[in-house]
Amino acid sequence: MGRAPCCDKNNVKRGPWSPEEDAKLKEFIDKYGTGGNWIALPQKAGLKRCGKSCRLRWLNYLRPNIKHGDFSDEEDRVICSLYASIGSRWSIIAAQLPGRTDNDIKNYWNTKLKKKLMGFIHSSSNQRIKSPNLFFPPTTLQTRPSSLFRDSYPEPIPLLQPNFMYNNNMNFQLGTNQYSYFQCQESLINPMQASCSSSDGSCNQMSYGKEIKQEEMGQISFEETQKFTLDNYGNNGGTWADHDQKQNGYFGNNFHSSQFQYDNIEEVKELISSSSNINGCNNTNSLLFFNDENKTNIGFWG
DNA sequence: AAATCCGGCAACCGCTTCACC
DNA sequence: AGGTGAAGCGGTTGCCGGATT
Repeated sequence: MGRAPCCDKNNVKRGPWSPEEDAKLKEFIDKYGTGGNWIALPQKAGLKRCGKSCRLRWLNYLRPNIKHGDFSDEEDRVICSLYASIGSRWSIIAAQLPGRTDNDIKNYWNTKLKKKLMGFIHSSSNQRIKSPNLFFPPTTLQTRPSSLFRDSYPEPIPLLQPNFMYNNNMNFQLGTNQYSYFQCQESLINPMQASCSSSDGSCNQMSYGKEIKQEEMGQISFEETQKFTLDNYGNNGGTWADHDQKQNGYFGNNFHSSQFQYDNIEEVKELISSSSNINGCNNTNSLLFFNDENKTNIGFWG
């Protein structure tokens, strides 16, 4: 025998709320509060609604200071960042965005934000695959100052920073924030497989799965590679040293660089490990995102 | 102009967590 | 400590309106 239903479903109204119902509920709560008992509230308020339904309507729509309408860039950033850290804990994310409800954020994520980000990724991936020139983008290619989250897909393509790579990572800019993303291959599921592949032991590159020699990297396609690397090597075919100088400040730089944003490789391994645990990095072609400025990973899709 | 498609969003469902007895 | 019921939460559904054919 299951739990008794919270209300008599045959005698409660369902579906969209009418303005009259909204007014009744609002007026009642304004006067008396919820009384800490949503189940009893509809009867007291003269509503033929389930208590749960009243609660949801109040929390998501009628409650004071609810924000409706477009999300700001800052809100986008918070959502992405928190989603990457804690996953779909919408109520926690909502707690960081005054006036936004968990339902609102969830809907926004599922219908807009995720698609925009995914569109961005796929566009940039396809472009790299289809256009070899993009492996050597002109240095004059400018980052557009517009926001990914305002621009419509596939508009963000030109946002791509010119500093990419042969080996599955890319820096890009959204608004004023700098991000990187990394392709996550099946071979890297187990973070214990992480290894340092540098010949001099400086560990300027972290690999997972099959080792790939530095000189081979130019031939590695986006799809083919069995390697996961956190290095930006490959920019304009420069040397590692050149690259370090050009790329300092980004996650994925030379691990022994003093400006590298993580103190040591263990931190990075741990980050990836935790990201994998949280997000279940068990698909090929998953993508891991990082906000380069505040050193947080902002997303994980796969 | 009508039919169909599609995206956005409000609301529901059912499981989990919490608080109280 | 265990049971019970309410609240909280996240996933899913289904309606509605705008866009497209």
